[in-house]
Amino acid sequence: MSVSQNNGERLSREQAVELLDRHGISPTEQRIEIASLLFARHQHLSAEQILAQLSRQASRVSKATVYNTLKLFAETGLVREVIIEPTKRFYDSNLNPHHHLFFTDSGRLEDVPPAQVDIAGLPTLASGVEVVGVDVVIRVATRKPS
Amino acid sequence: MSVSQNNGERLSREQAVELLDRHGISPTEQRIEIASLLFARHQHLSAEQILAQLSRQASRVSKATVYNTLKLFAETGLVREVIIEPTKRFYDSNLNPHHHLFFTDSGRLEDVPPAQVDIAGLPTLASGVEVVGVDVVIRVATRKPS
DNA sequence: TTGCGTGCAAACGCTTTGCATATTA
DNA sequence: TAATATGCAAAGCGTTTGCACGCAA
Repeated sequence: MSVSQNNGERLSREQAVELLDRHGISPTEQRIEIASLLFARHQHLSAEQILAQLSRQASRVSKATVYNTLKLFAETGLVREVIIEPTKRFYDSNLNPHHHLFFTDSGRLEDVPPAQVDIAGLPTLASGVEVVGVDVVIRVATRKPS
Repeated sequence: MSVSQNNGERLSREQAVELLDRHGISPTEQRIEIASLLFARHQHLSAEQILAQLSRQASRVSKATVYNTLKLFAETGLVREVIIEPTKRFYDSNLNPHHHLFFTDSGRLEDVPPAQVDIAGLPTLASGVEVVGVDVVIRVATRKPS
Protein backbone atom coordinates (compact mmCIF):
# COMPACT_ATOMS: atom_id res chain seq x y z
CA MET A 1 0.00 0.00 0.00
CA SER A 2 2.96 2.32 0.39
CA VAL A 3 3.14 3.80 -3.05
CA SER A 4 5.46 6.66 -2.33
CA GLN A 5 7.65 6.51 0.72
CA ASN A 6 9.00 9.93 1.31
CA ASN A 7 11.93 9.36 3.59
CA GLY A 8 12.02 12.81 4.99
CA GLU A 9 13.16 14.56 1.82
CA ARG A 10 12.26 18.17 1.99
CA LEU A 11 12.63 21.33 0.07
CA SER A 12 14.63 23.85 2.06
CA ARG A 13 12.59 26.22 4.14
CA GLU A 14 13.78 29.21 2.11
CA GLN A 15 12.78 27.62 -1.17
CA ALA A 16 9.36 26.76 0.17
CA VAL A 17 8.82 30.28 1.46
CA GLU A 18 9.89 31.72 -1.86
CA LEU A 19 7.47 29.45 -3.68
CA LEU A 20 4.61 30.59 -1.48
CA ASP A 21 5.58 34.25 -1.79
CA ARG A 22 5.70 33.98 -5.54
CA HIS A 23 2.07 32.87 -5.50
CA GLY A 24 0.95 35.47 -3.01
CA ILE A 25 0.38 32.99 -0.21
CA SER A 26 1.39 34.08 3.26
CA PRO A 27 3.95 31.58 4.48
CA THR A 28 2.61 30.12 7.70
CA GLU A 29 4.38 27.24 9.41
CA GLN A 30 1.90 24.63 8.19
CA ARG A 31 1.94 25.84 4.61
CA ILE A 32 5.70 25.73 4.60
CA GLU A 33 5.61 22.20 5.95
CA ILE A 34 3.19 21.03 3.30
CA ALA A 35 4.94 22.84 0.46
CA SER A 36 8.40 21.60 1.37
CA LEU A 37 7.09 18.06 1.51
CA LEU A 38 5.10 18.20 -1.72
CA PHE A 39 7.76 20.02 -3.74
CA ALA A 40 10.67 17.90 -2.59
CA ARG A 41 10.25 16.24 -5.97
CA HIS A 42 7.71 15.69 -8.71
CA GLN A 43 5.00 13.55 -7.18
CA HIS A 44 1.30 12.99 -6.80
CA LEU A 45 -0.01 12.97 -3.27
CA SER A 46 -3.46 12.86 -1.76
CA ALA A 47 -4.46 14.83 1.32
CA GLU A 48 -4.46 11.59 3.24
CA GLN A 49 -0.90 10.75 2.20
CA ILE A 50 0.35 14.19 3.09
CA LEU A 51 -1.31 13.98 6.47
CA ALA A 52 0.29 10.59 7.09
CA GLN A 53 3.76 11.68 6.02
CA LEU A 54 3.62 14.83 8.11
CA SER A 55 2.57 13.03 11.25
CA ARG A 56 5.26 10.40 10.62
CA GLN A 57 7.74 13.27 10.65
CA ALA A 58 6.29 14.65 13.87
CA SER A 59 4.92 17.72 12.13
CA ARG A 60 1.49 18.16 13.58
CA VAL A 61 -0.74 19.72 11.00
CA SER A 62 -4.44 19.12 11.33
CA LYS A 63 -6.60 17.43 8.76
CA ALA A 64 -8.61 20.61 8.15
CA THR A 65 -5.47 22.61 7.52
CA VAL A 66 -4.12 20.06 5.06
CA TYR A 67 -7.37 20.21 3.10
CA ASN A 68 -7.58 23.99 3.30
CA THR A 69 -3.98 24.37 2.23
CA LEU A 70 -4.20 22.01 -0.73
CA LYS A 71 -7.33 23.75 -1.90
CA LEU A 72 -5.55 27.08 -1.63
CA PHE A 73 -2.49 25.77 -3.47
CA ALA A 74 -4.67 24.44 -6.26
CA GLU A 75 -6.59 27.69 -6.60
CA THR A 76 -3.46 29.77 -6.87
CA GLY A 77 -1.90 27.39 -9.35
CA LEU A 78 0.86 26.26 -7.03
CA VAL A 79 -0.17 22.64 -7.56
CA ARG A 80 -2.21 20.85 -10.17
CA GLU A 81 -5.23 18.94 -8.99
CA VAL A 82 -5.61 15.59 -10.70
CA ILE A 83 -8.98 13.88 -10.82
CA ILE A 84 -8.62 10.27 -11.75
CA GLU A 85 -10.47 8.29 -9.17
CA PRO A 86 -13.78 9.49 -7.87
CA THR A 87 -12.78 8.73 -4.33
CA LYS A 88 -9.76 10.95 -3.90
CA ARG A 89 -7.96 13.91 -5.33
CA PHE A 90 -4.28 13.91 -6.12
CA TYR A 91 -2.09 16.97 -6.01
CA ASP A 92 0.66 17.09 -8.57
CA SER A 93 3.82 19.06 -7.83
CA ASN A 94 4.90 18.92 -11.45
CA LEU A 95 3.76 22.19 -12.96
CA ASN A 96 5.13 21.55 -16.43
CA PRO A 97 2.53 20.49 -19.01
CA HIS A 98 2.26 16.72 -19.05
CA HIS A 99 -0.18 13.84 -19.12
CA HIS A 100 -0.84 10.93 -16.82
CA LEU A 101 -0.56 7.20 -16.91
CA PHE A 102 -2.80 5.56 -14.35
CA PHE A 103 -2.31 1.97 -13.29
CA THR A 104 -5.79 0.81 -12.39
CA ASP A 105 -4.51 -2.23 -10.54
CA SER A 106 -2.23 -0.44 -8.12
CA GLY A 107 -3.62 3.08 -8.16
CA ARG A 108 -0.18 4.36 -9.15
CA LEU A 109 0.07 7.53 -11.16
CA GLU A 110 2.92 8.33 -13.50
CA ASP A 111 3.78 11.37 -15.57
CA VAL A 112 3.88 11.18 -19.34
CA PRO A 113 5.94 13.78 -21.21
CA PRO A 114 3.68 15.83 -23.47
CA ALA A 115 5.85 15.00 -26.44
CA GLN A 116 4.60 11.43 -26.30
CA VAL A 117 0.99 12.41 -26.74
CA ASP A 118 0.30 15.09 -29.26
CA ILE A 119 -2.90 16.96 -29.08
CA ALA A 120 -3.41 18.34 -32.51
CA GLY A 121 -6.29 20.69 -31.97
CA LEU A 122 -9.04 21.83 -29.75
CA PRO A 123 -12.67 22.40 -30.59
CA THR A 124 -13.77 25.92 -31.38
CA LEU A 125 -15.18 27.53 -28.30
CA ALA A 126 -17.82 30.16 -27.89
CA SER A 127 -16.38 33.59 -27.15
CA GLY A 128 -16.13 34.26 -23.45
CA VAL A 129 -15.27 30.64 -22.81
CA GLU A 130 -11.67 29.81 -22.09
CA VAL A 131 -9.78 26.58 -21.61
CA VAL A 132 -8.58 26.24 -18.06
CA GLY A 133 -6.99 22.85 -18.46
CA VAL A 134 -6.62 19.82 -20.66
CA ASP A 135 -6.30 16.54 -18.86
CA VAL A 136 -5.17 13.40 -20.63
CA VAL A 137 -5.30 10.20 -18.64
CA ILE A 138 -4.18 6.90 -20.07
CA ARG A 139 -5.62 4.11 -17.98
CA VAL A 140 -3.67 0.90 -18.10
CA ALA A 141 -4.13 -2.50 -16.51
CA THR A 142 -2.00 -5.56 -16.13
CA ARG A 143 -3.22 -8.00 -18.75
CA LYS A 144 -4.87 -10.89 -17.02
CA PRO A 145 -3.92 -14.38 -18.16
CA SER A 146 -7.11 -15.50 -19.90
CA MET B 1 -29.94 22.88 -11.78
CA SER B 2 -31.82 20.91 -14.39
CA VAL B 3 -29.07 20.10 -16.81
CA SER B 4 -30.81 17.41 -18.75
CA GLN B 5 -34.56 17.20 -18.59
CA ASN B 6 -35.52 13.87 -19.98
CA ASN B 7 -39.17 14.27 -20.77
CA GLY B 8 -39.96 10.64 -20.73
CA GLU B 9 -38.00 9.69 -23.84
CA ARG B 10 -37.19 6.06 -23.78
CA LEU B 11 -35.61 3.41 -25.85
CA SER B 12 -38.16 0.77 -26.77
CA ARG B 13 -38.28 -2.17 -24.44
CA GLU B 14 -37.13 -4.54 -27.18
CA GLN B 15 -34.12 -2.43 -28.02
CA ALA B 16 -33.13 -2.23 -24.36
CA VAL B 17 -33.47 -5.97 -23.92
CA GLU B 18 -31.40 -6.60 -27.01
CA LEU B 19 -28.70 -4.26 -25.73
CA LEU B 20 -28.55 -6.12 -22.44
CA ASP B 21 -28.55 -9.53 -24.12
CA ARG B 22 -25.72 -8.49 -26.39
CA HIS B 23 -23.62 -7.81 -23.31
CA GLY B 24 -24.60 -10.96 -21.49
CA ILE B 25 -26.67 -9.17 -18.88
CA SER B 26 -29.91 -10.84 -17.84
CA PRO B 27 -32.68 -8.38 -18.60
CA THR B 28 -34.51 -7.73 -15.37
CA GLU B 29 -37.21 -5.09 -15.13
CA GLN B 30 -34.99 -2.59 -13.37
CA ARG B 31 -32.10 -3.02 -15.76
CA ILE B 32 -34.44 -2.52 -18.69
CA GLU B 33 -35.77 0.65 -17.09
CA ILE B 34 -32.32 2.06 -16.54
CA ALA B 35 -31.01 1.07 -19.96
CA SER B 36 -33.99 2.45 -21.84
CA LEU B 37 -33.62 5.73 -20.01
CA LEU B 38 -29.87 6.03 -20.42
CA PHE B 39 -29.77 4.95 -24.06
CA ALA B 40 -32.66 7.10 -25.20
CA ARG B 41 -29.92 9.34 -26.55
CA HIS B 42 -26.26 10.17 -26.07
CA GLN B 43 -25.99 11.65 -22.62
CA HIS B 44 -24.07 11.74 -19.39
CA LEU B 45 -26.01 10.92 -16.28
CA SER B 46 -25.06 10.37 -12.67
CA ALA B 47 -26.64 7.73 -10.47
CA GLU B 48 -28.45 10.50 -8.66
CA GLN B 49 -29.94 11.88 -11.88
CA ILE B 50 -31.07 8.47 -13.02
CA LEU B 51 -32.68 7.84 -9.69
CA ALA B 52 -34.47 11.17 -9.87
CA GLN B 53 -35.71 10.67 -13.43
CA LEU B 54 -36.93 7.18 -12.72
CA SER B 55 -38.90 8.18 -9.68
CA ARG B 56 -40.35 11.13 -11.62
CA GLN B 57 -41.62 8.59 -14.12
CA ALA B 58 -43.09 6.45 -11.35
CA SER B 59 -40.58 3.67 -11.94
CA ARG B 60 -39.55 2.61 -8.51
CA VAL B 61 -35.99 1.36 -8.59
CA SER B 62 -34.02 1.51 -5.40
CA LYS B 63 -30.84 3.44 -4.92
CA ALA B 64 -28.81 0.28 -4.37
CA THR B 65 -30.09 -1.23 -7.60
CA VAL B 66 -29.26 1.90 -9.59
CA TYR B 67 -25.71 1.83 -8.25
CA ASN B 68 -25.37 -1.92 -8.74
CA THR B 69 -26.72 -1.70 -12.25
CA LEU B 70 -24.52 1.17 -13.36
CA LYS B 71 -21.51 -0.60 -11.98
CA LEU B 72 -22.48 -3.73 -13.89
CA PHE B 73 -23.07 -1.76 -17.08
CA ALA B 74 -19.66 -0.13 -16.77
CA GLU B 75 -17.90 -3.42 -16.12
CA THR B 76 -19.44 -5.06 -19.16
CA GLY B 77 -18.70 -2.09 -21.37
CA LEU B 78 -22.31 -1.16 -21.91
CA VAL B 79 -21.62 2.35 -20.68
CA ARG B 80 -18.50 4.42 -20.26
CA GLU B 81 -17.73 5.73 -16.83
CA VAL B 82 -16.49 9.30 -16.86
CA ILE B 83 -14.51 10.66 -13.94
CA ILE B 84 -14.34 14.41 -14.07
CA GLU B 85 -15.41 15.64 -10.71
CA PRO B 86 -14.22 13.92 -7.58
CA THR B 87 -17.69 14.06 -6.13
CA LYS B 88 -19.65 12.06 -8.64
CA ARG B 89 -19.39 9.61 -11.50
CA PHE B 90 -21.05 10.14 -14.83
CA TYR B 91 -22.19 7.36 -17.10
CA ASP B 92 -21.90 8.04 -20.80
CA SER B 93 -24.23 6.30 -23.21
CA ASN B 94 -22.09 7.28 -26.19
CA LEU B 95 -19.90 4.27 -26.88
CA ASN B 96 -18.09 5.74 -29.86
CA PRO B 97 -14.59 7.03 -29.12
CA HIS B 98 -14.76 10.66 -28.18
CA HIS B 99 -13.48 13.24 -25.74
CA HIS B 100 -15.13 15.56 -23.27
CA LEU B 101 -15.61 19.23 -22.79
CA PHE B 102 -16.38 20.10 -19.19
CA PHE B 103 -17.88 23.44 -18.21
CA THR B 104 -16.54 24.02 -14.73
CA ASP B 105 -19.09 26.74 -14.01
CA SER B 106 -22.19 24.72 -14.70
CA GLY B 107 -20.95 21.16 -14.37
CA ARG B 108 -22.19 20.47 -17.88
CA LEU B 109 -20.46 17.81 -19.92
CA GLU B 110 -20.32 17.79 -23.71
CA ASP B 111 -18.92 15.33 -26.20
CA VAL B 112 -16.06 16.30 -28.48
CA PRO B 113 -15.64 14.35 -31.73
CA PRO B 114 -12.29 12.58 -31.72
CA ALA B 115 -11.39 14.21 -35.02
CA GLN B 116 -11.07 17.54 -33.23
CA VAL B 117 -8.42 16.31 -30.85
CA ASP B 118 -5.82 14.04 -32.32
CA ILE B 119 -3.78 11.90 -30.07
CA ALA B 120 -0.71 11.16 -32.07
CA GLY B 121 0.96 8.55 -29.95
CA LEU B 122 1.05 6.75 -26.71
CA PRO B 123 4.02 6.02 -24.48
CA THR B 124 5.66 2.65 -24.81
CA LEU B 125 4.28 0.31 -22.22
CA ALA B 126 5.87 -2.61 -20.47
CA SER B 127 4.73 -5.94 -21.85
CA GLY B 128 1.78 -7.34 -19.99
CA VAL B 129 0.37 -3.87 -19.54
CA GLU B 130 -2.51 -2.83 -21.74
CA VAL B 131 -4.36 0.40 -22.27
CA VAL B 132 -7.92 0.13 -21.03
CA GLY B 133 -8.91 3.68 -21.83
CA VAL B 134 -7.71 7.11 -22.81
CA ASP B 135 -9.63 10.00 -21.33
CA VAL B 136 -9.25 13.50 -22.64
CA VAL B 137 -11.03 16.21 -20.72
CA ILE B 138 -10.94 19.82 -21.77
CA ARG B 139 -11.97 21.97 -18.84
CA VAL B 140 -13.41 25.32 -19.78
CA ALA B 141 -14.70 28.26 -17.80
CA THR B 142 -16.61 31.38 -18.60
CA ARG B 143 -14.09 34.18 -18.71
CA LYS B 144 -14.68 36.48 -15.80
CA PRO B 145 -14.73 40.20 -16.48
CA SER B 146 -11.51 41.35 -14.81
C1' DT C 1 -35.23 -25.12 -4.13
C1' DT C 2 -31.28 -22.90 -5.47
C1' DG C 3 -29.28 -18.81 -6.99
C1' DC C 4 -29.41 -14.30 -8.51
C1' DG C 5 -31.53 -9.70 -8.13
C1' DT C 6 -33.68 -6.15 -5.35
C1' DG C 7 -34.60 -2.96 -1.53
C1' DC C 8 -33.86 -0.80 2.80
C1' DA C 9 -31.05 1.19 6.09
C1' DA C 10 -26.83 1.44 8.10
C1' DA C 11 -22.00 2.00 7.36
C1' DC C 12 -18.10 4.05 4.89
C1' DG C 13 -14.45 7.18 3.17
C1' DC C 14 -13.13 11.46 1.74
C1' DT C 15 -14.03 16.22 2.23
C1' DT C 16 -16.14 20.30 4.24
C1' DT C 17 -17.93 23.16 7.88
C1' DG C 18 -18.77 25.60 12.42
C1' DC C 19 -16.73 27.64 15.78
C1' DA C 20 -13.35 28.50 19.41
C1' DT C 21 -8.43 29.38 19.85
C1' DA C 22 -4.01 30.91 18.17
C1' DT C 23 -1.11 33.41 15.17
C1' DT C 24 0.20 37.00 11.99
C1' DA C 25 0.80 41.61 10.27
C1' DT D 1 -6.01 44.57 17.63
C1' DA D 2 -7.91 43.40 13.50
C1' DA D 3 -7.61 39.97 10.16
C1' DT D 4 -6.32 35.61 8.93
C1' DA D 5 -5.07 30.78 9.88
C1' DT D 6 -5.46 26.58 12.63
C1' DG D 7 -7.50 22.63 15.07
C1' DC D 8 -11.05 19.71 16.60
C1' DA D 9 -15.16 17.38 16.12
C1' DA D 10 -19.31 17.04 13.82
C1' DA D 11 -21.74 17.08 9.65
C1' DG D 12 -22.18 16.20 4.65
C1' DC D 13 -22.44 13.63 0.48
C1' DG D 14 -21.96 10.14 -2.90
C1' DT D 15 -21.25 5.36 -2.79
C1' DT D 16 -21.03 0.70 -0.82
C1' DT D 17 -22.43 -3.02 2.11
C1' DG D 18 -25.14 -6.42 5.01
C1' DC D 19 -28.87 -8.88 5.04
C1' DA D 20 -33.71 -10.20 4.45
C1' DC D 21 -37.05 -10.82 0.91
C1' DG D 22 -38.62 -11.85 -3.87
C1' DC D 23 -38.54 -13.94 -8.11
C1' DA D 24 -37.18 -16.86 -11.88
C1' DA D 25 -35.19 -21.31 -13.68
